[in-house]
Amino acid sequence: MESTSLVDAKGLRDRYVGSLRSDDVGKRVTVCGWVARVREHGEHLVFVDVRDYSGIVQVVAHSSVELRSEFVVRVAGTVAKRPEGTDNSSLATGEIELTDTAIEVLSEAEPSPFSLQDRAEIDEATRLRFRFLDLRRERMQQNIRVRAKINSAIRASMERQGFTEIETPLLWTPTPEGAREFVVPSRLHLGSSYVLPQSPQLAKQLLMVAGFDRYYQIARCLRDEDLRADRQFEFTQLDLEASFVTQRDVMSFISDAVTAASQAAGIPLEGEIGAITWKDAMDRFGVDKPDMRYGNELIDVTSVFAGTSIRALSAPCLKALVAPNPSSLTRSRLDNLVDRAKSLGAKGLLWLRVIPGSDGLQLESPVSKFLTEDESKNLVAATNVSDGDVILIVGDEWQKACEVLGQLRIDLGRNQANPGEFRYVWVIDFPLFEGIDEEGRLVSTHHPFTMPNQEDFDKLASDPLSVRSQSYDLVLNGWELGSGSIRIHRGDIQSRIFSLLGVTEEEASNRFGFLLEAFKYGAPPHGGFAFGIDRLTALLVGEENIREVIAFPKTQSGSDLMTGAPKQIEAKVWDLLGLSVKPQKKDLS
RNA sequence: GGACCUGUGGUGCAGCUUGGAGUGCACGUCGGCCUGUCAAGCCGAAGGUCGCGGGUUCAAAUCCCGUCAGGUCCGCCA
Repeated sequence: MESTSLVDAKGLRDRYVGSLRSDDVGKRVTVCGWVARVREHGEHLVFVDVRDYSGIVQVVAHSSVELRSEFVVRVAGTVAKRPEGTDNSSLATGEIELTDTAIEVLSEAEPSPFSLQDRAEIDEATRLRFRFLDLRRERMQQNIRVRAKINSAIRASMERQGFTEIETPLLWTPTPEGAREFVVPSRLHLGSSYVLPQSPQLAKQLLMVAGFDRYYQIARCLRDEDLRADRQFEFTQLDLEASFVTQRDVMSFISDAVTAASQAAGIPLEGEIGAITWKDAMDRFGVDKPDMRYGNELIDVTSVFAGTSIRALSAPCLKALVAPNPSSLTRSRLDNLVDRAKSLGAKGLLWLRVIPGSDGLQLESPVSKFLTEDESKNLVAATNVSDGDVILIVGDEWQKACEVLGQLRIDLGRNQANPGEFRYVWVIDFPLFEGIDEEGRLVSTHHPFTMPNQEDFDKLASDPLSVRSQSYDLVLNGWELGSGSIRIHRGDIQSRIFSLLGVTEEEASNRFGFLLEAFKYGAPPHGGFAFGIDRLTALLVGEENIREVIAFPKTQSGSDLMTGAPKQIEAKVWDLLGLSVKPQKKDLS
């Protein structure tokens, strides 16, 4: 276990076990902790490993002691050098042990439902049910402590850059747009509700109007959306906002914070964080959050098949990916890839395997007999493949083709990435609108308060989908850490955006009236950012799931297996809120 | 809302294709032996609703259907 800089032990003990060293030989000390392991050699010699917050020490006992793993003990003993040849180099305290010991059992423990040694992967449900034991394991102790260090480093970075920490309400007002909100019915206003904030977005903009200049908060955000490996109902963000700043400034604030956070986790960051435009990211990697640790970029082969008779290749855009591990792609795995592509929304996926032919390379594929010689030759040239390679092609609208193949690139390429490498990248120049909904209204990519790019202002009316915004995402190893933007601070621009989004003045004033009103009284130009600390921590400690860096997470179905939440509540509680619960479908049958 | 994977003594696994007595391995637990181990060792024992319900069959951990729980993903996450 990592040796922490320890405060002086107090109370029932005078030392943390992890701080004991050869220098202490001869001292009489008292320590407290849990029994990690007992090795009994008969009643005349018993070794007890005692573990506390700081580490493990070996305690030598000479009389039979009734101990089991996880008993809580207090041990008085003399620090002694271990006999010649019995040092344990894998233990920080491995040169010494406690002898002449008196062991007092402070708390007995039932046998643990699972091993607290890190050797075995324990069933997730069991871990979560006994989370208090799971958290005793070294890996979890490390994760949670690194998280604390990251938080601390982020705070220090923010303070250093002149930001003021301000808390914002958890009981907020509904803003029916974006993520589904957790609803908190009001007892004093029957029929009315607060919601838990999906982020402090509007609050922090009001703080800019209030003149705080630079605000930050390590803020809890809540979204009632389905959970994933990188998504929990509640998550923690570094949230910040600053006045009279440009996009560059905000990016530099955040760069400082994530650099500090990385260093706190023991990962040095070299150089500046690079940037890629959204369009480039989509075109080359097929995602707006590219994993920059490996190449294997998408290749545009639209022109190769410009005159093709193959229907699967008659599409506005053709994107190709050279599979990184072609020999593992058996026929059935290729079939799986086709299914995967379809589940991602593609009409199909075409694969072509490069095989040696009578004169040069040939392509083996379900469509090989329809391929012209020129097409084969040009495809091989465009993709720069050689014998044994497999080419995957998706044809569709540009964005769809990129997205589907981009996901396959991730599926196939994951093990190409070096797990010890950390590649941050900024993604900039997002489109202001991501598309048009069923009712013909434009949909914001980020949120409706995002400032359009100055250069694209005149295209707002003529070609709104081509308008870029002053927004930017931070990506680490293929995970979106967070996003931010320069906000609209002028009523006239905001009105234009609302009208493009199909939000009437009445709706706007219902939902965001307090913000729009505030903007009438002197709003500074401002912008900000927020990034997920759960995700950042998970990446920096090498975990693939944010549950591993959250003390008490929920399962994918939103249950807390330790407390049993969510639970049925008594009818009188609903009554007090003026509510009742409808019978469930399954109760009716 | 949908797809896929998993569910076998307290824990981790094997057994499942090809149905034939709850069969096996490792850890843990309990008892015994053991004076330098550190995943201690050796001997012995206990411990099971094969997630749950139904079906097929002479016979189901194994095949089929449903369901619950956990996980991964799609949708969703401004």
